[in-house]
Amino acid sequence: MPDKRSSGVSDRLARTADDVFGWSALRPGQRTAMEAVMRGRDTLAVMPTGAGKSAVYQVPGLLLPGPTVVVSPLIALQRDQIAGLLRHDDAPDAVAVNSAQAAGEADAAWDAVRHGDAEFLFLSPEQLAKDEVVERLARAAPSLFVVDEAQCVAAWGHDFRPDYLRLAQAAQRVGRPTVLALTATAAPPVREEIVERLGMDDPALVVAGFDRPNIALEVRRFLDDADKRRGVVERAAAEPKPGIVYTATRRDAEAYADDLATLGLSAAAYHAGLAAGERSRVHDAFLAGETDVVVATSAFGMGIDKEDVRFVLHASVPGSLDAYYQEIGRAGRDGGPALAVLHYRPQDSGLQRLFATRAPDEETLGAVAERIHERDAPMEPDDIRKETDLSRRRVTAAVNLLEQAGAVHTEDDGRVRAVPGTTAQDAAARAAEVARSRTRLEQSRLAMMLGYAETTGCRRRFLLGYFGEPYDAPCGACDVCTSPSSGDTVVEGVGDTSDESDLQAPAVSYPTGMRVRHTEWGEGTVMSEEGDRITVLFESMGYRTLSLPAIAGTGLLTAAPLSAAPPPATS
DNA sequence: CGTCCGGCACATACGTGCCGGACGGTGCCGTATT
Repeated sequence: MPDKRSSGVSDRLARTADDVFGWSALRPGQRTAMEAVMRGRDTLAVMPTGAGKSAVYQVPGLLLPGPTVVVSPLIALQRDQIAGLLRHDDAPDAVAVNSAQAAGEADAAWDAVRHGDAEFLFLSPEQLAKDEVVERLARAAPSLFVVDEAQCVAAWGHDFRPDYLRLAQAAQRVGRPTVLALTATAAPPVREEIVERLGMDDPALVVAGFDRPNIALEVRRFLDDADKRRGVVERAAAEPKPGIVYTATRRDAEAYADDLATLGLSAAAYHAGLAAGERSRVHDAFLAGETDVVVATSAFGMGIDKEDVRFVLHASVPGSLDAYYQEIGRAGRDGGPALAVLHYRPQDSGLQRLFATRAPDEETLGAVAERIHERDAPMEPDDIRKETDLSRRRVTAAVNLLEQAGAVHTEDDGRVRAVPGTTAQDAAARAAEVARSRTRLEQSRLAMMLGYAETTGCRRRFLLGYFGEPYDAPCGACDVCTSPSSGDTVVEGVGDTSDESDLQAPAVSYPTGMRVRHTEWGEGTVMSEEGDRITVLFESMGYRTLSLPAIAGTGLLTAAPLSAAPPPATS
């Protein structure tokens, strides 16, 4: 029940949004999230792009007393956000601190923050790994700690950019302001991981609907590589433009772009191996409507602010449905008809399987643990790097795993010490087990991606089920629902898709969201149901699909008491 | 895990095929060199 004070807050938010930014109305999700932040409550907002995610921190940031720090993964994204803020004459100044700045620029930015001239400070997670940055920020006493594109915590924190896993510590060190995490795409386990890794305290969860009904979904299955390539090129040529084609490798991005250009299309490749100038040229030409098709690796994505993308084709499977949904979500933001086609070849998942399987080896973990354990006093991460001759990234990744295994602890000043009673050898073994558990989860996420590609049911239902949103098929806008032989798809070659069970559905049902316990795999949550199969996310095993007739009457799967989902086992 | 590419054998076609090793994605940052 709204009391006087909260409606007062609501009025102030609405007035500020209108006066400063010219937004005459706030959407329900925006307002709910802003009000939670104003009350000082940690908040996770999962809202599709275009739903005004940035406003959720911009308006409260203005009303709360101290500066707002915004953690953002790309410097280019930080620039876009700052430019967006500066477009509003009445909005306060916004600055960034990063390695791309000229000498003196960072000092000017810090001065602006210290004197209250700049309300918003944009930083990468790597900046927050530096003592100097943390100390300066602590002195500025920020009131709000925003993590934008928060899916990066789960997607990148474990290997690629391990400083993402150290943000909770950074927030603590700067005075533990209210933490606000923002993302467009996050399945329930990803949400849980964001909350846990960012150390969020009893967070408010604001989730806007995931469905994008104007995006038609389609999967085309291939066995032969040449057939698939022809299919991708022909489709990209035939569909209304503009569009994006995603490939798994840089080489493929170049190859498909060449093929399309040969057909006379205006197409360009985009990947991280290109020179910076070429990258921004391709990006700008696409936004300006001068390039019809960009063929890209996953490097092309965040920060693409284009409404009228008509198709997103995938020439290979991505590693997870999270990544897939993020990428196809770039189509049809204007609400007009849009198309997402996955060109699926089972062999292509090999590369993703490789990506999912790589983790720090026990030797590396052992070397780092030994350095930490042989000392009595806490140790600077930089000294570990020097003594082990490992890169900063690998040291951070190893420390993260050792910390998750409960064998080392990071002090408030950023130094690392051994947890009493643990040995280096034991620590390495336990950290390796944490890494293996992580690998199992990654592999099960890939399995869900392949499940989408192979499903004989409504694809939208499968996709939304993965994101925890029940949906009544048929959707009428996926290849399964619109196929004349709907529900009776014949798949050539590989895979056992025959369903010989004529048995009636078993008496026990497992609705989406139900907590269950498996005798072998422990507790989990039912993520989706499809025909006589259900998919369960087990805390220790990741996603598993179970056949209801097979488990009926066995007692393998039982209802589990509702409880706060525990963090992944670390012992 | 799957694909590509160079090297080599075989063999006499200037080509084919097999084998083994390398490689595959995402961005910060800081340091060395022009």
